[in-house]
Amino acid sequence: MAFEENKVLFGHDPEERIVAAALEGPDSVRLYFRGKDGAITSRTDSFLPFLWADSEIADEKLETRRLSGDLAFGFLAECVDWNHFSRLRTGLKNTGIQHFALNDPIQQFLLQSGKTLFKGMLFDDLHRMQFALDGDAISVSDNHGWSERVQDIAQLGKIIRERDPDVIEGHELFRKILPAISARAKKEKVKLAWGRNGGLMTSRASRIQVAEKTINYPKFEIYGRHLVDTFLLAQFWDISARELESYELADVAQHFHITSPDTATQTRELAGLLSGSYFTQAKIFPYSYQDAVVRGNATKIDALLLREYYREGHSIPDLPLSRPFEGGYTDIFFTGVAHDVWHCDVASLYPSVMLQFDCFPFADKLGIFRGLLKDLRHFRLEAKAQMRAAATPGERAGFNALQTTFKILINSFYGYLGFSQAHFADFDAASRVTEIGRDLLKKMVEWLRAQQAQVIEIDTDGIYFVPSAAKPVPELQEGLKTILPGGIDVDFDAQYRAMFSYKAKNYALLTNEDELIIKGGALKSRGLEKFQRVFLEEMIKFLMGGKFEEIACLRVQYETSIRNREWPVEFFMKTDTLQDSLSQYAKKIEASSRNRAAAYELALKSGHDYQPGDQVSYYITGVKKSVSAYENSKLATDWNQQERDENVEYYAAKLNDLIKKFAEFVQPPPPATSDPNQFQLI
DNA sequence: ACCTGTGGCTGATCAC
DNA sequence: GTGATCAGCCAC
Repeated sequence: MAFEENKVLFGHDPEERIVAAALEGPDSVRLYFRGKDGAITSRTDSFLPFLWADSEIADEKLETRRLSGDLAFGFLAECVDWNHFSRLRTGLKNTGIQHFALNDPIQQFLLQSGKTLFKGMLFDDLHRMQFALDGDAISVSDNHGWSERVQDIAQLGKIIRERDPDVIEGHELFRKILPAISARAKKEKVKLAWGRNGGLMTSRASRIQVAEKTINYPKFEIYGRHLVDTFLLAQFWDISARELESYELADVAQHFHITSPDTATQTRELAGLLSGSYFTQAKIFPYSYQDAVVRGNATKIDALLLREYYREGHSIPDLPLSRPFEGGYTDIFFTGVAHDVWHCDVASLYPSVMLQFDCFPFADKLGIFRGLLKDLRHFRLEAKAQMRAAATPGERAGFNALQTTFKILINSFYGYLGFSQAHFADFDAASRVTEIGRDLLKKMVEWLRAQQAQVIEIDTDGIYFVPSAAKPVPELQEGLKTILPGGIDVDFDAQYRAMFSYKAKNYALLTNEDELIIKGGALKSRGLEKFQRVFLEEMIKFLMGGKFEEIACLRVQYETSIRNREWPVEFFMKTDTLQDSLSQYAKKIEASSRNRAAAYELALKSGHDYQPGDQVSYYITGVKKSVSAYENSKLATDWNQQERDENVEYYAAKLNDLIKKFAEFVQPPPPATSDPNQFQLI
């Protein structure tokens, strides 16, 4: 594949078909290869751990090199082995010498050697095995169509040794499956010697960032293999999609139309759908496949820059001082229902601004950031073209994974500039990017208004507006080109029958195919009870259609259902995700640094072992309209259909509050104007 | 041990 | 009651 020839992106060592790298001795790494015939071979490479320092280090065994350029870390110290490296790091603590080192030996080895995993391989070349808990047994399958139900933990070890998977997948692999298996192994006194070197599976506390959530989990590792949790993959996928009701296997499988009855095979199909981009990322970044999944994008971009600076023998900067900076421009000019609404947006605004206006890291003396961003944009277009031209579904999937990966990377470059843990972060550059972005959007809004278009709302890179009859969209398209700088392209990408504009970042769109798209926390948040979400959806449809009297009927219907206790608990329960651990929560309450919350109080009371990231569904009890939720709630799992105790006054009041919020939009339209040219939104 | 950014809305709680 | 604060979720 031609893309892999880009050394900055894929690393300068083209060695193919590496499926795993693992620390073998203190100064060696074992590489495992999966040959084209499917057989596993291996080899030992020498490995000399290293760190960057800001001055010369006096150490007899150390090879220290002066690096070029005048950035903060101008010395590279090469140790004789990992023990030496560890001693050196500890020893440096009480000296005045500042240093920076990568904690993981495999990342060091890959960065140093320019090797990456999986080059020259297709996703299907990997041998992937799946685990699922199934009562007392463990359901196991692999991507060669094999499956078995295993009762005995020792038998599991035998299967792993015989079938020798590169990857083990599972849904809640880290937090549920492997802890359960470990506990049983301990009880049955079976050693989990699942490593390719016969080593034991290890685990240590770790955490992972999923958008605004931080999930604590035990990070398990197996020598020479990779562990992939589809529970995490589902959450990563949902950061941008926001379509999943819950992250449980059954729900996620249903969403992706996975029909297989067996949970191990469901996991296999799910992993197949969600891990393609990470497989591709493992060819690019100096990380194991397992780590390519769990590490963040900005961190991975940092690794690319460091790899190149290492290779060029150039000094690297210290982490910059972080500071806040302004973001995108958001505004709303009209609320209510509008018809014939258009949307236009600047094609990949921030990457375009960075390239067009030279917003690059000050410290990046080698211009790696700029080169990567430029190449990635070009590559993405290529990959999309090749995807369209692909002859087989397998090829198409490969190019799709590639172009998706490029897109994810491109979109992370701006975030990198404002990431305080990135060596080449540059807050002034990040601030310039958003400022130019805001100015461009303001200019577009002004110009559209000058063409008598009615601008409804804008957010960062896109504008919703209603064109005037005098200046139809093709003319706007042409005109905008003349006022915008080169390299800044605007797509008029969609037209809608109607739009209900509510508040900034909160609106609904009716497509020409009569599909309703709802955006924004106020209108569709998971924090809303289902009956509120459904009511809102129905109400918005009536609002858009001007059927105001129907809304009153809807209200009566809903209130009747509440008072007659007709709904199942799922309709009015609330689901919260625990962010803190229960002990952290208790500590914060003790210190009065946060308020009590029903989800945590119920989790505590249940006595179950709730973890951050776990979801808690509950409903409100009691008889009075105003009750504190944390003192008047029950877990949905404790719901008793025969002895219903939901607080009907509370839910009826919620419904009425909802109606009040939208009352101003529920009214007959004003009389039509006599001037046919005058624009009319409502 | 881990971490891409800012802007905006809402509900729950709590101090006043 | 009211306003401030926090937590959670969402848009881009």
